[in-house]
Amino acid sequence: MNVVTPEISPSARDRFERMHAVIRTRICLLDYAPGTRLSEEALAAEFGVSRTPLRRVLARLESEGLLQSVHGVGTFVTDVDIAELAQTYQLRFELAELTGRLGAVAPDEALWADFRALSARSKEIVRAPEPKRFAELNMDFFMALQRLTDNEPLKDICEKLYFRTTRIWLKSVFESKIDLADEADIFDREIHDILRALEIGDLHAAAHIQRAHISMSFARMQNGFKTRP
Amino acid sequence: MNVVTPEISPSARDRFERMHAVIRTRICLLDYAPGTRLSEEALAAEFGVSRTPLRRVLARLESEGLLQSVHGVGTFVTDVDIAELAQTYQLRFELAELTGRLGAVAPDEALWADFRALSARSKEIVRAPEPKRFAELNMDFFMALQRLTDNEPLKDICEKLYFRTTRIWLKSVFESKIDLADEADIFDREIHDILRALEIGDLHAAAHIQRAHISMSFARMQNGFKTRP
DNA sequence: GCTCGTGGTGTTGTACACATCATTGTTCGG
DNA sequence: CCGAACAATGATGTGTACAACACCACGAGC
Repeated sequence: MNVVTPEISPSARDRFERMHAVIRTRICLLDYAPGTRLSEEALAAEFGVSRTPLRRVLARLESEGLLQSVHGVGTFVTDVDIAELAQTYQLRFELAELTGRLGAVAPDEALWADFRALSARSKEIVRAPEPKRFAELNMDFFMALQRLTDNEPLKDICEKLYFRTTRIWLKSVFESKIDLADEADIFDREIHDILRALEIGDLHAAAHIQRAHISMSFARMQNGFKTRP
Repeated sequence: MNVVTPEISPSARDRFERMHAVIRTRICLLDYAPGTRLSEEALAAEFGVSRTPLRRVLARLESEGLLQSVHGVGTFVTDVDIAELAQTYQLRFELAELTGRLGAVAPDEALWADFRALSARSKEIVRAPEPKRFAELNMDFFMALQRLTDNEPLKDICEKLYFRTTRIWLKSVFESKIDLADEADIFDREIHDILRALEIGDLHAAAHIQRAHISMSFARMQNGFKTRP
C-alpha cells in the first residue's frame, strides 16, 4: 500500500486513504491508547479538511472495530475484553495456516531486500529494546509477510484482524505485563525462523511457524493477565 | 454494549442499521442488479433523511465491496470478475469448515423451528420454482446457519463474504446459465442433509456438507460461464 | 465532413450552520 | 446539609448550499 502516491494527486480517495492509514497507525502503535477520546475538530484541522470527510474516515475505523462513536459524548479508541480477544486470536492463527495453503507466492527480490532490512532492524532492537521501534517493526514485518499471498480477500481479512488485535498485545508488552526484552528476543527468532523457511522455498512451513508464534504470543499475554490482574 | 436496544428508539444507529440492511438486501437479491446506478437523492428521499446520513450507509456498503462511488459519475452496484470470485469462494468453503471446528453451538428450540419453516419453504419452491423466493430462501437459510457458531469475528467475516458473492451466483441462476429447477432441487437436498447432520448432533459434519455444497455450486457456476460465454 | 473546443447538466465530495444528545456544575427547595 | 431540577457546555449527528468533476451534446473552424 501507499507505494508512491504521486503527491500531485490530492484526489478525494487518496486523501481518505492517507488519513485512514495515519489514524489507524496511531491507534495500533498506541499513540492513541485504548479509551482515548479523539477530537473530530482537532483531527480535521490537522489534516486541513472539514469535519465531513474526516467523519467518513472515523466511520470506517468504527466499522473495523478500532473506534466507537457515542452521540453527544465522543469517539473513543476501543478496548477489547479477553474473551473476544481469544476468539479473534484463535481465528487469526487458523487463518495464518490457511494463508500457507491458499495462494502462496514466492518472494521477489524487492521483498527479499525488505526482509533483510527488517531482520537487521530486529537485531538492533534486541541489542537495545525500545517500545516504539519494536511496535513499528512488528507491524512492518506483518505487512511484509502479507505480500506472500495473492488471495486478496484473505489478505484483507488477516490485515483487519491484525490491526484489531495488535494494539492490545502491544499494550500488554508496554505495561510490562510481558517483558519487552524477552519479547524482542522471541520476535527476532520468529523472523529468523520464517526467513529460513522462505529461503528453502517452504511457504507452508513459514505459515505454520507464523501460526505457532501467534498462538504462543497470545498464550504469553493470557499469562500476563492472569499473573497481574 | 448495545444491551437491549428498545425498538421505540429510532436513534441514529438504528436508522443506519435499517437502511444498511435494506439496501444490502436489495443488492443481494438483485433488485439492484450489478451495474445499476443508485441515486443518493432518491434513496435519501425514500428513507426520509438527508443525503448526509445516507452517504454514510453507501460508504459502508462500498467498504464491503458491494458499491463503488465515482466522483462526478455516480455510485454503482459492483460486479466481480470470475478470478476474484474464485478466490473468494475458495476462502468461503475453507471458512465453512473452520466454522465447524471453531465455536460451534447446538441449535436451540427457536432455531429448530426456523429450520423446519425453511425446510417447508424449500419443498414449496421445488414444487413451483420462483427466482425471487429461491433467492430469499437461500439468504434466510444462510443466516440461520450462522447462528450455529458463537465466534463473532468468524461469523462477521462469513457474512460479509456471503453478501459479497451470493448475488453473482444468483445472477448466473437467473440468467439461466444454471437451471433454476435443478438448483432448487440441489439446494433442497443441501438443507435436508445439513438438518439431518444437526439432528444427530454432528455439527462438524454439517459444516463439511455446507463446505461441499459451496464448492460444488461454484463449480456449476464456472461451468455455466464456460459453456455460455 | 471531421475534429477539437466549449458550455450545459447531473453527479459525488466538501464546508458550514444547526439540531440533538449527554454530561456537569449550579441553584433552589426541602 | 442534602437532593433534585435545570441551565450551560461541548460532543456527535443532520440538513443544506456550494464546489469539483465527468459526461454529452452542440457548434465553430479547418
